Amino acid sequence: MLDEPGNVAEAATTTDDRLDPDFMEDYVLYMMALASHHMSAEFHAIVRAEGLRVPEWRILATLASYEPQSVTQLCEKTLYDQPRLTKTLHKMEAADLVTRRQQAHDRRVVHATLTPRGRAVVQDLIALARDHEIRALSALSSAERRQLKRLLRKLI
Amino acid sequence: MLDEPGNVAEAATTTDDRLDPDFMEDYVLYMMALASHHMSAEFHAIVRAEGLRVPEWRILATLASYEPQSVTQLCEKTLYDQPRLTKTLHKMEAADLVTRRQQAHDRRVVHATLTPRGRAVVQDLIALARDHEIRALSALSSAERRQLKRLLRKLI
DNA sequence: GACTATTACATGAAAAAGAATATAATCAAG
DNA sequence: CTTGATTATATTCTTTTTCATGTAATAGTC
Repeated sequence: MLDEPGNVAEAATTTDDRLDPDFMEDYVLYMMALASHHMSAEFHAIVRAEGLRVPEWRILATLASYEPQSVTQLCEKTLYDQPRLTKTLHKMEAADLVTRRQQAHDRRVVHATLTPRGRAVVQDLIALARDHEIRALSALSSAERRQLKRLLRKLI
Repeated sequence: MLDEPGNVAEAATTTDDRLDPDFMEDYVLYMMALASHHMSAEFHAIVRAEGLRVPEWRILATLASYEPQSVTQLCEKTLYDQPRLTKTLHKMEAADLVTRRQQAHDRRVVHATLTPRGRAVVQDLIALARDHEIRALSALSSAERRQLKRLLRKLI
């Protein structure tokens, strides 16, 4: 595709004909995504340095707070869809991070719990997450941090 | 994997041994991701109803504000990595949404611009995005909306 | 209690994303 | 200019994700 002679710009004929120059600057969904991404990206590097993928970390962290959880419940908390959860949990079981147990009272349901190894891993990461959170929010005063949490809760 | 008789929970022996019950409730990165997801999910449904994928919408919206952009610049704005941008732009060119032009002053660089069709599509979607944003933020007062934007800008 | 509907999870094929690397153009130094 | 380093984009190969569908268990209805 690089050899398209007809498609080479000949000169800087660019007049500023941007369609909607202000849209992105002020679009809250984009600002949220940006802020969320910037804060998360740093921590995700830490997660991968620990040998986990991000979805695995999210599942572990969710279990640390809400264990035990069915696949469906984990979908709701982690925001991942069901096939993805099922497959990731299978891999995590193989990696000795979680245990899956079919429930006797309703045998369609499978609960996931942390293994000892899963617990150890997530406990480490939660400590790192708390450290990182403090750094990530250091641009804000403590009043602003409270404000931010309050606003986010209202939006959820 | 369903037929694992040794792995069926016999009774509700669950004592509450959650590892860190409060972590998720108060972890700002998770709250941001949740809020961002909840707000975006509704709009992403609109995007797909228009026949676009979310990354395509983000690229179009970015071009609407910052056109023309090189691949590298689009990576920075959209938060996607370079191979992904390259591939998505190729598909979008095939779909007559953008034009790619190698730059004469530096032939390594490829600029993307909106086609007339791309402009029409993104213009529609920006209108829908603005409508949706108003609804998505309706839980907040206008003072709170300003606060939120201010805080997000500080975090970016 | 058989019959249909619904729920919960699993799976398979196709598409997309990610990591590593390749190519091509420019730059910088001598 | 020629060589080596750097930059911008493309491509390849592998892994993940997605979409649609399958299967098994339970719930509801007549």
